[in-house]
Amino acid sequence: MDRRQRKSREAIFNAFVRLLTKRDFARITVADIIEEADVGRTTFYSHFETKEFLLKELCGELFCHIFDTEKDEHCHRHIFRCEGDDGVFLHLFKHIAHNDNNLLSLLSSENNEIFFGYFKENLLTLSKSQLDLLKGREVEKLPENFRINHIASVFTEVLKWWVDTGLKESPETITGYFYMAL
Amino acid sequence: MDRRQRKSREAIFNAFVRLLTKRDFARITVADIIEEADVGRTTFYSHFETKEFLLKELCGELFCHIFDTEKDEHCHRHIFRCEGDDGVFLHLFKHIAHNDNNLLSLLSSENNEIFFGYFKENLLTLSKSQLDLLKGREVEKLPENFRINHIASVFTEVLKWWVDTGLKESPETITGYFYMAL
DNA sequence: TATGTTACCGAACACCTTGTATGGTTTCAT
DNA sequence: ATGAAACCATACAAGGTGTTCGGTAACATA
Repeated sequence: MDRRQRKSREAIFNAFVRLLTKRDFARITVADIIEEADVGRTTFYSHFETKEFLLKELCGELFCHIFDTEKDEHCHRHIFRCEGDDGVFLHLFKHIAHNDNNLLSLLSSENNEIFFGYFKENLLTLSKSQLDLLKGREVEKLPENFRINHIASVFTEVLKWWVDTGLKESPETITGYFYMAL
Repeated sequence: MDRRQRKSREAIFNAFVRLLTKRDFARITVADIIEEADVGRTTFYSHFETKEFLLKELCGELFCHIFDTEKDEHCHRHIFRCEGDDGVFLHLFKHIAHNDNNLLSLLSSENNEIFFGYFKENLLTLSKSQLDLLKGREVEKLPENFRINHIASVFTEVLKWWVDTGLKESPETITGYFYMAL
């Protein structure tokens, strides 16, 4: 990709994230974005059809770096590779606590519902590989898609609670909370 | 309240709910609402500052009828009164399955996130009175606000799953799922 | 029945936001 | 050096927002 294109795209993404941490998505105009990104109006529309598409692409890039839904080289298959030492969920909590990819900022913002929604969606594939966590529990008899959904739900909601209450617990402690709540 | 006022207000609310079940909130204009409600533009703005406020008031009325957050005579304290026979949660599932107050329609619509958000919020006070459900479980040691949040979360997420998969289970069965998932 | 008040309506408005089109400039690759 | 591609500012039409205005219908009260 052309360097100019990359720079514009990056500038727009960064400006957009900065605005999303400050203001509700519905109250962000294209004029705001291009001013913050310091690019022309035409440039914006040559990259993105609308700001809704921009949001979608942002979430795509964001969660591609956290999870490994895409199998191409941009995505480092981080989560699945690092499974050995830490456990997947602790690893996720650590990532978030470090504010990697500004995810924490976005999950703490007025727009958190949008990003928690995407988060849970991406978590579903991961949950499928973690069904063993419910071994021996009563829920084991319930339908598989219910159990997958349950794991993703509990994780997302514990994470939401953790963020809302200001990350008072360590990643290790909150992982413990998650397992107890499951 | 003046009969004319009541009629206009009702017409606007009903039109708004009808539109919310069809279209995303962001894509609903004031012009759409007043056309569907068959009232004048001025009338709309004499009742509600913006459509955002209309949404807020709608949710207020909606969940006032389902839960009993308000203690005045409009609200019948339904949930707490009927505690005897059924159990609160089964009662809630039944209410929703019957599409009382069009809540099911709204929870099934494109705008479900908005209403599930309000739903969980209102559920928190109820959850506080149901902390005994976690007796004997490992989570009991965790902070109270975590446990309250956990009960409300699991209920909301089970409900979401139930609605998303098309209410295939009976209210009794899904209540069982909820208790097992807790 | 007469009277004042209140809610309603349509039309018009100034303003803002959106998405596109135009013409000219800079940056890139070759 | 040259053509292509990305950039910029400006302008535009279309549509949405929230307000104002003058006139009409419904109400409550005497």
